[in-house]
Amino acid sequence: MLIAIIEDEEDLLELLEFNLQNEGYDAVGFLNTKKIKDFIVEENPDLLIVDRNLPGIEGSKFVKEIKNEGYNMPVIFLTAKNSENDILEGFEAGADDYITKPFSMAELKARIKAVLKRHLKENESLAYKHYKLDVKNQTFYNEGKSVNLTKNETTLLKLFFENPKKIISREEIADILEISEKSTNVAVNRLNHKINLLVSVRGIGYKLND
Amino acid sequence: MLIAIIEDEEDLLELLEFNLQNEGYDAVGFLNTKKIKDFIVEENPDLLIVDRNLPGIEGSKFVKEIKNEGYNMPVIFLTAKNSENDILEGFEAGADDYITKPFSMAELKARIKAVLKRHLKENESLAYKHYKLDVKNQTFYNEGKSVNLTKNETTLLKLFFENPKKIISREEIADILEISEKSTNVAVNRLNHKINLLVSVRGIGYKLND
DNA sequence: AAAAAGAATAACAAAATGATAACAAAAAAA
DNA sequence: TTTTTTTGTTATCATTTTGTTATTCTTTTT
Repeated sequence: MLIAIIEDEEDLLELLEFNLQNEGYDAVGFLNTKKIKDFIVEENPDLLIVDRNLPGIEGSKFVKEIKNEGYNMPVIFLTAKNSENDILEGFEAGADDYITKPFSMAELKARIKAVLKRHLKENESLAYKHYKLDVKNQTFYNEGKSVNLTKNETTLLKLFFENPKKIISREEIADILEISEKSTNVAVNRLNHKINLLVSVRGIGYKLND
Repeated sequence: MLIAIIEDEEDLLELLEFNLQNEGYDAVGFLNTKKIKDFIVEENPDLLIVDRNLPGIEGSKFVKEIKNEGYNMPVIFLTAKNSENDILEGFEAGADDYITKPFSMAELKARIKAVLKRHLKENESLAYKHYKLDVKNQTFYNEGKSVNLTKNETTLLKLFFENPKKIISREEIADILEISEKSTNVAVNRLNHKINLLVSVRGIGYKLND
């Protein structure tokens, strides 16, 4: 697990690096945003810990930039700011969590673990009931039996596995797969032909059955 | 916005109630879980703030219970516990956020706002007595049991849920559904066939019964 | 009690929505 | 490249929903 930290207080930065490395993470610290961008591009870290008020640029602005470039690793903001607006802004910039100074190392570690776990669940192997979906390998498992899926089928099924119970609208599906709304039933149909798991909800969209 | 709080420290509970009411929320506090269940069933609050270590029952267990009964309001855990495992457990129980004591009111308010905003976007849910109507999913809930509704049925029921007590005239119904006034009783009838909730008021229209 | 008015129900056709098939273009594999 | 697979769209077919009208039932009025 690779964690990149941006924090302009040198003492705190070192403390963070030390603690997270002790915890078994690869933690790399940066005092400003100049070099971290290259680092992100090259190493694609699993998590960013970002100070909100950095010299030069707002932490939230920096995160927005990164996210806009297609990176979707989770972000934890770390900051002295704790006014309502600041925290809201943080969440809106795409923060997955937000910790206000002063904080305990135990809390930070816990939140890191929670955020990573949540994120991992969403992006690696997903499970629903006794079914499993290996996103990376585009493979669906049903009690040992495996079914190979195509790229689109995987993206689609992932959407449902991430939101079990929830009914996914045609619009949402069209959006995710970048197809017209009229084509969504075809996409669902093809997936259902391989694994019979999606059920249509008339007038709305589809959901996982059972 | 109705917020229910469970917290066994009386001083803190009062402080929370006071602050959130000042913020414009309807905040109702409870010292234990005995009465809050009834409150949730009857009032269907928009948010729960739950202390993790309550007398008698674990906060996370309580939340799991509630969620299993079909309630899906967001939950913020509020607790002195901040060890890694405790926080993880909290998130797993279905917490949308987790705040460790001591915390500032500003931070709590900000997190409430963020959680509510996120959730509002996702679900528009109306309630009347112990009935619930999930507009987006066109689903009606009666004590856990769910009934799927059609588009028109949802639009119609929504009209009544938004104006409980009020008698809705045939004209109004005809207008909303864009049908002739003579067809309104058919529309109502079809809905009543699924959920027996509307009662005719001779010469005027319909209202919710009880 | 009979007549009239209002509302519930049934029946039917039209409209809306969804499933499936067929085909061509794009992407991936050989 | 050529061949195969995947993917998006459109066309066709099946199902559900919906609006209307006709008929039956209930309530009110005379």
